[in-house]
Amino acid sequence: MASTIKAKSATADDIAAQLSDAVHQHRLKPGAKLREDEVSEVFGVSRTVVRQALRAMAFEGLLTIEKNRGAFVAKPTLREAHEVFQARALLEPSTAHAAAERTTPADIALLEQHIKEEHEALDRDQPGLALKLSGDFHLEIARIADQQTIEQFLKQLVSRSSLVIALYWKRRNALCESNAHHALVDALRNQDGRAAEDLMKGHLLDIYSQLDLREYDEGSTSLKEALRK
Amino acid sequence: MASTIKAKSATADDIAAQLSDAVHQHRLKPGAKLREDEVSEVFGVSRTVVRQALRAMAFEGLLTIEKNRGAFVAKPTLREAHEVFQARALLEPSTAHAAAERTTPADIALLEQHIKEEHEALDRDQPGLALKLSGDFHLEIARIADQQTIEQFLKQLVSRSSLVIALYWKRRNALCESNAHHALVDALRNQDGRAAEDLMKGHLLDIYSQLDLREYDEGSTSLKEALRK
DNA sequence: TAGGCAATAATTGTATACAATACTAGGCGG
DNA sequence: CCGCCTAGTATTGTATACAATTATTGCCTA
Repeated sequence: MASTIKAKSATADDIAAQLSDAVHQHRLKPGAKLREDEVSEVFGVSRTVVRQALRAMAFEGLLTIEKNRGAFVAKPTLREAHEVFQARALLEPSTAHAAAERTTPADIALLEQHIKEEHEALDRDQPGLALKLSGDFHLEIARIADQQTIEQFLKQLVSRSSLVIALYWKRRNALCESNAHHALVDALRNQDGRAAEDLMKGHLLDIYSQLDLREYDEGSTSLKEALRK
Repeated sequence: MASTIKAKSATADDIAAQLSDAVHQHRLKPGAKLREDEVSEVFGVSRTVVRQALRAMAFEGLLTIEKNRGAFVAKPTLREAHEVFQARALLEPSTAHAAAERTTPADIALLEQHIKEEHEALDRDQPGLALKLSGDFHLEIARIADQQTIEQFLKQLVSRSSLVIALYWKRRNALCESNAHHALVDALRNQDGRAAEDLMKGHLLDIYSQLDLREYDEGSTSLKEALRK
């Protein structure tokens, strides 16, 4: 985890993964432009590969590509924000239910490790990292449920949620959701599908209810700076 | 609708749309290879643009791209087949419910036109076209519900459903679902959300229950032939 | 004859060169 | 002083050339 940039020939997936991480952790903020030249220089590959990565990210909703203008970190509208959480509300509760019925002790250990890292990130004053880990927690549940298709959709939704939070979160500092995650792990450990489903529903409503109309304060972000983990 | 191929400079989206159509209508069958050279020749553009189109389709699950080997029409496993319909079961009923509460007379007219065209396609012995129209019907309901995010997911799921049907459908000829679509339109016309939700649930279960384990009979498909509408 | 190896052909992956478009700055006229 | 137009610059879009990989064919040997 030392160097962000691989010595030679990063693949399109690598680039997309690292850029996605930067977006998830809010090192690249909504509206930030990603110039192909700049990215290709940073990763030491040609624009051809960079364009593949950028298009893949655009497909996931992380970027918006405007013809002849370039790729920008997406700025979900308020409408999209609502839609994202409505979709999550449809998918995640029943997925949590299914997960509860398949959870193994190894899964529990993994989830608890996840929560622990999340807390450590908060303690170290890395809210971006904590947010990313929080999102991964939700993906992990889909993985436990053994639903690859839904997990794939959820990956997109969690990504967009990160953008939504960057734009519309009321209180920047307080991530009061760790308790919800703990409770979920308990339900999974007890293989209590009904409880997991309800907890997830409530958890999503919690987050959703904390969204706000406040307008985003534009600020330029340096790409190289953002990639410097 | 005369010529499939635009005279000059088809865009990547055009190519993806036409190829997707061919897949939806089973003119390109699961497993068929799409060589970049061939596609670029057919559409009169360079491989650069073709690759964009192919990658976009791969992202939707219509194609599988194997490194250094090429792009093939996807062959969903039985597991994926189940997952696709499980995901649809989560998304579509509540979407139909929402749609019922927003349906306008214009929407009803559009849906009825849709069903009519589907019947005509069947009468003209174009089951592929009928299947595509049937899929579009479901997407139209998501559009009426005014849920763009879910509509986007559903687009992928309907696409994959087409592949699943190509591989795992029990009886090739019988598309006995037109009644279900009629009933859905009735529920929408009456703005009866509950009925629409239940009908959609039953409709999806109907389709799902007709899936089969039968293995697919490999057959080569000419690209140029398939694109000849 | 069957199996494996080698050379060749075919195809995809990547980089680069060029074209088209959008942005920026400076000058000109009002 | 402001606005518009124009020329130049910067950036993205597309095509092409080359490299790397895979598939195929024919030959040789057991």
